[in-house]
Parts: sequence; structure tokens; C-alpha cells
Amino acid sequence: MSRREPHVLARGFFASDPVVVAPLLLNKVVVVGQGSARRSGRIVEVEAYRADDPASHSYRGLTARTAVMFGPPGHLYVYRSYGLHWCANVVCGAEGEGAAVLLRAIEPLTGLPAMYASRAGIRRDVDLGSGPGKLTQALGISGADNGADLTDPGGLHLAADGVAPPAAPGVSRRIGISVAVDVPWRWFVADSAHISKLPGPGRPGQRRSGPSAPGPGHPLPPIDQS
DNA sequence: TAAAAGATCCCCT
DNA sequence: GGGGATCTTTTAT
Repeated sequence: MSRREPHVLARGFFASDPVVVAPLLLNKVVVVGQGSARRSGRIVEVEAYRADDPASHSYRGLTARTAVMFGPPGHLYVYRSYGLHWCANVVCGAEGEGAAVLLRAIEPLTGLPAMYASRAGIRRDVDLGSGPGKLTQALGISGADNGADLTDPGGLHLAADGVAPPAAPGVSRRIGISVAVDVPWRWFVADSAHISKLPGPGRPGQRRSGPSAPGPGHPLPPIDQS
């Protein structure tokens, strides 16, 4: 491990259950473009989705849209949300598994002028990437990036710059879904001002978790309502 | 062939 | 705090 010299995450990093990978992605860096066109942001909020999860796009099996999600880990799955926005996911687990982690918020690090240019009407840094649709717009990610290999340092990639994931990340239910709403598969940097929403107030959300979140072996906690 | 729902954001009241 | 914009994917006739 180097000091703070950013290093690109390797394929193996992504080859685990998304419930395990998701919290580890906190404080990692998303890098888009190179040289003066380079934009980057620190991941401060994520959500996990798996094939045995009714809220996941992969739940109904492989389709044209979700092909990337069922491909090898370490690639980017991009889809259009509500006909207007792009959402970016990191494919996890083994090839064919259909697992991914949704990037929900970033803290802008570099290339802020370009981000502001991409997000008309925005005036504050915290409004640049504090949401799934916002961060893709700020970073310039679109459907054209679907399938991108995140381990390729020459392209859109993920890097570690020496900042460790939070020892006690915030944990809560996922946002914006209508099924499997009880699974605590949303993680965020608790003291970040750049997350999309604070711990769900209406519902008894979840408090912070300890160092370890819901483990790997766990099939699926409370989804089974019956 | 048609229809509905959706991992959201922003503006208006 | 509430609703509209906007369009792709999937599922139902």
C-alpha cells in the first residue's frame, strides 16, 4: 500500500458479495477523464443490490438491460432512471451473479468547474453529487459508459487514495424502492455533508452499525416477511 | 401492441 | 411538502 498515491482498485476487490463490498467502497474515489478534463469524487453513500433481492434489476434474471450486471465484476452498470437521469452501479460478486452496488453520492474532489458546467443552476459543492442522478451528471457519466471496465486506469475507474472506509459507517434502509424496503443495505459516511439524505427519520431507520455490517454468509435478513 | 412502473431531481406552493 | 417531467424496460393482453 502506498501512502496517498492513488492506486486503481483491482478486479479482486469487487469479486465479493455486494453487501460486503458496498461499505468498503466508502471513501474510495471515482475518476473520470484524464489530464485537465479529469473529474473525481469521493464515494460517501452506496447501496447494495443482489439477484435474490426483489428490489434489484437482476431479480428477474438476465435481460438486455442488465447484461452488464451479470457480467464480470469490476465493470460499470449504467441505467436510465425515470427517463431523465443516469444511475451508476459497480458490478460485484462472481460473473453471472447479478450483483451490484449503486453509487448514491460523492464528495467532489477535482474538476469542480467541469462539474458545475454539467449541472446548470447549481451553486453549492454539496449539490453537485449528493444523489445517484446528480453524481453521474456531475462526473459526465451516461449510458455510453455502461460496461466500462473500472480497473482500467486509462478510463473511468475507481481508486484508493489512502483514506480508509469509515470504521463505523452510517447504515439504513435503501431509498426510493417499493419492495424489500427493510433490508439495511445502504451505507454512508456518517459525518459527510455530501450524502443524499440523512438516516431515514420517518422509519426507525437504523443506527450506526459497528465495524462489521450484515455479514457475507447471511442469505437475506428480513426480506422474508411471511 | 399496449400499458404501467420505475434504485430521481427540481421547481412550485 | 407535493407533484410533474420524461422514456426505457418489462410484463400483460
